[in-house]
Amino acid sequence: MSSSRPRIPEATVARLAVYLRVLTGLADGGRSNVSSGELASAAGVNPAGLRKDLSHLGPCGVRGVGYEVATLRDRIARVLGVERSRACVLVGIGNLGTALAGYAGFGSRGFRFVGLFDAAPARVGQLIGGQPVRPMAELDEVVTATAATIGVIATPADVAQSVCDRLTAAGLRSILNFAPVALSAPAEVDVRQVDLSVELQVLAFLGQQRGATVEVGA
Amino acid sequence: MSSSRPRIPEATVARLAVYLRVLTGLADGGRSNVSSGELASAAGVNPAGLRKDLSHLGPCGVRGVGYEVATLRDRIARVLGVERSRACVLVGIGNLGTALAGYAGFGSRGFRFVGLFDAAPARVGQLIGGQPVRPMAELDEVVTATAATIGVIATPADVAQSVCDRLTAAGLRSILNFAPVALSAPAEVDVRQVDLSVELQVLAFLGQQRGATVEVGA
DNA sequence: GCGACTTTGTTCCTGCGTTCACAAGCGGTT
DNA sequence: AACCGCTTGTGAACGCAGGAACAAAGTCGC
Repeated sequence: MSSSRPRIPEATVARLAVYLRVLTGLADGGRSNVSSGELASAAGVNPAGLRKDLSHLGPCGVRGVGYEVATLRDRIARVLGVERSRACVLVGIGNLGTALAGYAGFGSRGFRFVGLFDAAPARVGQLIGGQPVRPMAELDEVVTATAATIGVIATPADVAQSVCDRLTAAGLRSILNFAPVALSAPAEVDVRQVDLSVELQVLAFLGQQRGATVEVGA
Repeated sequence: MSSSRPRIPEATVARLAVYLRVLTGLADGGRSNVSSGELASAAGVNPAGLRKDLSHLGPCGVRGVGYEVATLRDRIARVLGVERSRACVLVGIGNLGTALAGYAGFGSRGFRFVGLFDAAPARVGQLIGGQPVRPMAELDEVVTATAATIGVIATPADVAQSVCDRLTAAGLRSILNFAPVALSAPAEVDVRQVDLSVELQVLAFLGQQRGATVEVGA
């Protein structure tokens, strides 16, 4: 049953996804072998940390030689579950939603959008990447028909919570939220938050702090 | 000179941005007072952690009462540097770039895009949010004219590094990269990486791990 | 066949982030 | 004016992630 996989830290999982991307690029370029140092610099991490990350999936390199690109790629892909294609639904086909629906990076990583939804009647019926935008009323139907497990929210903030409620009611267990609000959901539902403006604000703060020591004010 | 601000942890800065957003919403809703518990649940964090975050900017609450919404909002805004409007340039006006350029959340947080750039001649001249897309040749000119300090990369991965080089050469010190590649830049340049597909992959892994214990394979 | 070099896998350690728990302080009430 | 309840702010402990150094192992050269 549960084999030699106690648990992989979340931070490691995020980096494994990066390694997988780099390895895929190397394999397409014809490379058959990599060292941890080279792979680490391509991924932007520390070589020792990379080896520690890889150690979570058991020994998969050859000492004195390095890692076989194709083997390691398949190994990581299997652990991350990229092999099985995952059905996702996307709610909110605005600028960001359209960008997400058309982002090629998802398709090549085992994710396929099986339903694009929007509440605005004007958007319903539009074709995005060859797929029609559906009305929210069809949500449950599509989720059950396609066995989708992941929902992506790209709506305005004020409707995100109600969309989240509908997604959980439809049976989805994983939700990725791009709306700038904290969502409340049942404990068995994983909610991950991505706030684009927060990243920009952290960057601005670091720049301001390094650029000049400003006084905190009276 | 350096007043009572030794340094604020990066994780705290990211959360301060979230608190600022929540507080702005509360102020618009007419609220004048909040407790740490309420603010924490609205932001999706632990109350004690919130208070510790706030302690980095000195005492700013009243014991037994809570925090004054407007005062705390202004305090955080000043620390994060939201008061001064920051000029940003955006390179790569594809689906994602268009979404970023039109995202209202940036403007209300002190960020304004002063230049939209794309290498494709077909895109140059298009109006995005009332602003024309410019050719890459005008990059240095716009950066120096507007004193922009932040660059956002939303290009395909294969040109991201060269765009990064041009941005640093133009004098930008902070770069936010949405392209799925690790960028190399001089040490004095802050580079932050946002990979949308990584978030989705972590979510899928967590769901797979919890949903069923899958064997690691032979 | 043996030695030395290269590279992985692991272990230790340091530092940070998070959480819990308590003391201090302020407002309201009697 | 004094007491009581509520909330903040801070101190300490726990757990985790990151980095560096070391040992194991396999290959190449002689």
